[in-house]
Parts: sequence; structure tokens; C-alpha cells
Amino acid sequence: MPSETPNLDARGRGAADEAEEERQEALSPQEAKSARTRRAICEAATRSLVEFGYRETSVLRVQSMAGVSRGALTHQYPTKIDMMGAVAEHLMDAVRRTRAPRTQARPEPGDPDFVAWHFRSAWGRLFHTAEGRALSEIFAAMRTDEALQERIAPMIADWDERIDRWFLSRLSSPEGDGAVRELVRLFRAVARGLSSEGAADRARLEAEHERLIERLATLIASQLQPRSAAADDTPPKHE
Amino acid sequence: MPSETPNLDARGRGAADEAEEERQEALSPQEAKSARTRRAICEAATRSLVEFGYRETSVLRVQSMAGVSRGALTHQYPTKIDMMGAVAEHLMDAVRRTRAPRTQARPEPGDPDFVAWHFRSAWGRLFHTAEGRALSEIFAAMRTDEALQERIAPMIADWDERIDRWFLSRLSSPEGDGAVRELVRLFRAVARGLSSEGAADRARLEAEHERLIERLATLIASQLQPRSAAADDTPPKHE
DNA sequence: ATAAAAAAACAGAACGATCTGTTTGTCGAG
DNA sequence: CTCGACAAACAGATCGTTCTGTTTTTTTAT
Repeated sequence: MPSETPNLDARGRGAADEAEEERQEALSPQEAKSARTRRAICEAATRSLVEFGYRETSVLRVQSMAGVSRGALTHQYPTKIDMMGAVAEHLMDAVRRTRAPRTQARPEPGDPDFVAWHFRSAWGRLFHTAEGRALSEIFAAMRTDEALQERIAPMIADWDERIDRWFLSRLSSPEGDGAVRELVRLFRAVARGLSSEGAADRARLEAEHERLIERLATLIASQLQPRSAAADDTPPKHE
Repeated sequence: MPSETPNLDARGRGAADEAEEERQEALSPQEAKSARTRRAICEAATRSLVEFGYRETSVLRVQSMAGVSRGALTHQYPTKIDMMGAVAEHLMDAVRRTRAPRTQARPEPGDPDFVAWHFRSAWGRLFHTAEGRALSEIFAAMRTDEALQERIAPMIADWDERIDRWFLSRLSSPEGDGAVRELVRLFRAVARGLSSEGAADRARLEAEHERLIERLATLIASQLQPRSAAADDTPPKHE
């Protein structure tokens, strides 16, 4: 049932539950109620993950933050792993549907900032958000939680592959696609590394992260170029 | 002192406990026993951190892995934070005294590989070791554990500053020392990000990390130069 | 169409395990 | 005799999970 969504917009079953809750077309009262409960749980879990991390995110805490009963939670998600799997799906779905902020318009392929912009943008949309941070938290927890790893490793792999393809569809390297993937992989390592940082002075940390991402973006930009400098007028159909 | 390790042995009290354990000169039997117990605890905690992560490293587990009793542990370290603080000191001390492997000799400042070598070397000695991984684990736990943060934040800051200075004493940038620090900071973010990664195929992951570090090292190398180059004739007044 | 049966959604108590921290007792060295 | 080092039992809380009811919705039989 939790089939990995094959392509960008064609959403597979499982991750689309929360989406349907808005368009109430043809939703039985039971399904609507279930969807509402699941949504409350996933959103509460997201907040808990960001604030307290994976290990301190207990089912009790999620239950209380979501305002649902013990029975409701265990009915929807019998085990904690089940819940976390659903939360991960919820997060990826949420991140996927977020639009880029209008603050910085996408530059043209001729723009010298074209390459760096993509990494700045990915940082802002995929990592420097509550959902992105929660996702990084789950990702990090995989290292020492075998059951969790077994549950969501395929999802993460698919997610990363999707990000890779997003970059690959826009950027290229003289060294070939392997180099692009490696640089994107490096970018992800940085982003997830920064996500796990904590300090007393939060504002200062954020500013520092901004500078570091900028530095990394320009560094990587020196290695990449827009893909097919001739036929790039066709905007790749991402979402 | 041909120090190939981030040097500065001016160590404060507390981190020197384990060192004295070797030179048993002028150590009372009781103190020796205490030192032995503390050492066993710290080493067991290191193993637990690498294998199970910070949150799954309970005092109970450490006690059992170290082969000491509950009383012995609580006598040496009344609280878990106390223990973790001592473990962090122990780890930094252990990393500091590890020598670079003979596999790759340090290149001369004229060598084109001079800059990249430093980052490769730092990865191998500071991060890609059991001690380095354990340290990264504690570092990551700081984000959501306020008490831990209060305890070891100064130590981490000092540790990072020490690493910064190690690089600064050898490398320079036309943009100034701030740029060097930023690149080193970037390197640390990557290293710690990779440390928190887990996968089923561990060997494959290690090889991938090796490639990523190599890629990052060469990337950064394009931005830096040996400290005593023509552009900057500040004498290498290091040690 | 409507009553009975089944299933889903939920509520809440309880369980065994584990966690951190405290307290009391033992014992050998100084 | 005193005290540091250890041993072990214990306390209080929380963890994830299981279990037993209750209400609401859907299905089915007549």
C-alpha cells in the first residue's frame, strides 16, 4: 500500500491522505475523521521532532501535543515505527507542495547566478524549514534504529533520488552526471549537518548557516553549468 | 615538535586523568583504581555512542559494557551529564594524542596536493575514527539537550577553535582568515553530517564518504594556499 | 426500508520494561 | 577509626505496547 510515488505529481496512495482532507469531495465521514486525526498526529510529531528531536519524541508527547487520545493514536499507528513512517511520508508530501518564496525569482540560464541559485533555493525549500528539519531528524535517527531504517530507508532513497534528478534536469558538469550527483550529495551532507546543529544563540546560528550555504553554493557553482545552454527554454516540468 | 596532530598540549585539569594512568609513578592505589574505573567507563561509553547513539547510551548500558557496578559509575559520575562531559574530555584527549598514519606522508608546501592533504588528513584523524564519531554524536545531541549543551558547549567551542587554528597556521586565503575559517567550518559541517549517516551497506557508505571528502578537499583546495606563499609572507611562526 | 450485525474510530486503564537518580551497606587502605 | 571506592537495592517517572470497553458508521439480512 505505501508504494513509492513513481513520479513528481502522480501521488501514490498513502501519502495523499492529508491532501484529500481539504477537498472534501466524496469522503465518507469515517475517512474524513481518520484523516483529520492522522493529520493532527503528523503535524504534532513534526513540531515535536523539530523541538525535541527523534528520541525525545515519544508517543505520549505526540498524543498530548496533537490533542488526541492514546487509543486514537494507537488505532491509527499501532507502533511508533508505523507513526514515524507516516510522518515521514507526510513531511515529504508537505515539502513537495511548498512553493518557492517570491523573494528571489529564478534567474535565466544565462545569469551568472543561475547555478548557485538552485542550491540556495533547495536549502530554503527543502532544509531550512520545519518540515525539512524534522525530516533530517528522522534521517539521522536511522543510523542507530534498525527498525526505523528498514521502514523508511526506501523512502529516503527515493526522496534523495528525486532531489538528484531535480538538479540533474537543470545543471550539468563537464565531468558528467556522476560529478553533479556527487556535488548534490555533498550539498545534502552539509544541509543535514547544519540541521543537527544547536546553539544558545539561535539567530546567530541561522545567519552563519546562511553564509555557509552561500559559500558552498558559489563553490559548487564553479564546477557546474546550466544544462544544454541551447534548449533550456523549455522549463522542466517540476510540479 | 613535528606535530601532525592538532596540537596545543596545554591541557586543563580533568582531561589529564587518563594520561596519568599510564605513568603510574606517584599514584596511590586508590587513585589508580579510580583512574582505571573512569577509563573503563569512558571507553565503554565511546563504544556505546558509536554503536547506539547518544540517546540509547544509558548509564545502565555503559555500566554493563564497562563491567563496573552501578555504584562505581555513580560514584565517579553522579549524573549522566557528568559522565558525558568526562567522556567528551576523554575523547578529545584521545583524538589529540593519535598520530597520523604513515600511509600518506605530509607533502611539502610546494606540492599541489598540499592544501587538500590537510582536509583528507583531518577527516581521517578527527572524524573517521571511533572517537571522532562518538564526539559527533555528543555534538548532535546538544541540539535538544539543554543541560548537555550547557556542560560541553565551551569544550566544543574550544575544540573547534583549536581545529581552526591548526588549519590557519598552515593555510591562507587571498580573502583573508575569515574565508579560511568559513571553509573549515564547511568542512566540519560535512564531516559531522556524514558521521550521522547510516545505511545497511556499511562498506559502500564508507567508500562513498571517502569520495565525497576527496571531492570536497579538492574543491576547497582551489580556494586556499599554503600559509607562507608569496602572496602572504607571514613567517610560519608555528611552534 | 429497517433492524441486526459487523467494522471502524476512539477512550482509557494497565503492563512490563527501562531510565535516571538516591540511599544504604560493605570493605580495604591509610 | 575514618574515608574513599564500590556494591546493590530502591524510588519515581516514562517508555512503547497491549488490552478491554464504548461510540459511531457501514454493511447486511430480512
